[in-house]
Amino acid sequence: MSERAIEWQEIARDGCARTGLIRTRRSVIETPVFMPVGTLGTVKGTRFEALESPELDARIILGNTYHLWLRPGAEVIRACGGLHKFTGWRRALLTDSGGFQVWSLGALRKISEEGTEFRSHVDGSLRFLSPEVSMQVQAALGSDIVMAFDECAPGKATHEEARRSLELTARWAERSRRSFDGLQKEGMDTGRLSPSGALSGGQALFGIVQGASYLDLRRESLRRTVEIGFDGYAIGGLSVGEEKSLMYEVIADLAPAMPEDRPRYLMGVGTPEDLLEAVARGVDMFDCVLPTRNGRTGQAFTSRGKLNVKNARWATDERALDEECPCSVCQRHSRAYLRHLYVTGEMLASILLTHHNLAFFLDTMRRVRQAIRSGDFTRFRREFIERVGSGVE
RNA sequence: GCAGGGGUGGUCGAGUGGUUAAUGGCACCGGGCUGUAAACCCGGCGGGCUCACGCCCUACGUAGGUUCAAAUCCUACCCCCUGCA
Repeated sequence: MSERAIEWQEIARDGCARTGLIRTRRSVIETPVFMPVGTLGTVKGTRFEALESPELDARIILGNTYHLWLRPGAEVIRACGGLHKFTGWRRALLTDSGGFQVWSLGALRKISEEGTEFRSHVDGSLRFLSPEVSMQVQAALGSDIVMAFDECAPGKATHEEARRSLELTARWAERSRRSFDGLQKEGMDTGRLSPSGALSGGQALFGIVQGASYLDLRRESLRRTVEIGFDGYAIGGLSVGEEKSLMYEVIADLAPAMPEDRPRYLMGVGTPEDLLEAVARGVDMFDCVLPTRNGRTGQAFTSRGKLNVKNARWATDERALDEECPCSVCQRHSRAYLRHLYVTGEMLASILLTHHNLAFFLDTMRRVRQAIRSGDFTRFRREFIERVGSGVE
């Protein structure tokens, strides 16, 4: 195929950190980018209008194959014209393959060569997810970026376990690739657009590197994944229980070794500090539930670190969550009010905290891109980490 | 006035002679959350001392009493609720 589903273009570089553009069939994404997680076709606690507003300006969000496959089901979404049409989200969508659920559903699943047998967490029914099924579901969803179906090993996996897992992931990657290509050819992608410029209008497929915390296995996994050939490459299986220093070490070793002409995506990470550390090591894309989940559960991310909105000490505090944050929540509401909303169980608490957290994450990435462009990233990173570590108060 | 029921820790409410500082729920306080089984989960919650094992004090309306031992039994008193006058 001469036409590509997405295009990656580097704009500037500062050390290993790089800023650039990903052109997808639906939007142009400036990187490094943070992608809010919208598992079930909604970024919990927020509206698309807010995500699209200049204040947040999220260019791409996630959806999850496993969850949408259980409910409402791939055929419902296909019948509704794909996930974009179904939800009304018009910008880019990346769908996770269900691979992560292979790990996170622990006791509810059984892995075999063929795929993974899940006990549905919704109704207990037995479901079987494989590379082929995952690709079929993701074609029905019509996301712009499809993830290969992988197996994520636990952070403390032994070398032997990690090797077994990586090899299974590699075989699943080949099957994902083959199945994906077949579905593209058959026109099963509900999100297809007509070719435009250099873009094919089809879905992009990303491969996932595994190998736990073992650098030799990571390198091998990368080599085998690149051999198969993907539109982008992801680092999976981090932040799953391993030491943070180990995570940074793996990224430092792996990211610069990943193909330069493709986006590099660190899956499921992370805290604001994690994002900067990973950008510094050459990563372009991130997703994480932290801003939305922690927002819903009473924790704000600020330029001075985490702030627990529930704490009694804010009961009469008139200051904004983050006094330096330009977001609409910080411009209008006090810690005292937000605490009151949270403590009384008002849904607005979750909505406002989610908004602020997303604003903080997305704005941080904007500033990261700016810093890289101006060759100032090293200083930006040092000062950011210092301030975040200084503590709220 | 008579008859019956009842007064338990911030609150509601278990417990009716012996590991009971007293089950639970709520409230309150604190912590956690990293490709979302999560608007969720965990912990603390009479006071004092100790790094800690632990020790001491004060508590089941009030005051007495019985008993080795009482929130639990007895007596008196105070208060609340229901019914009858």
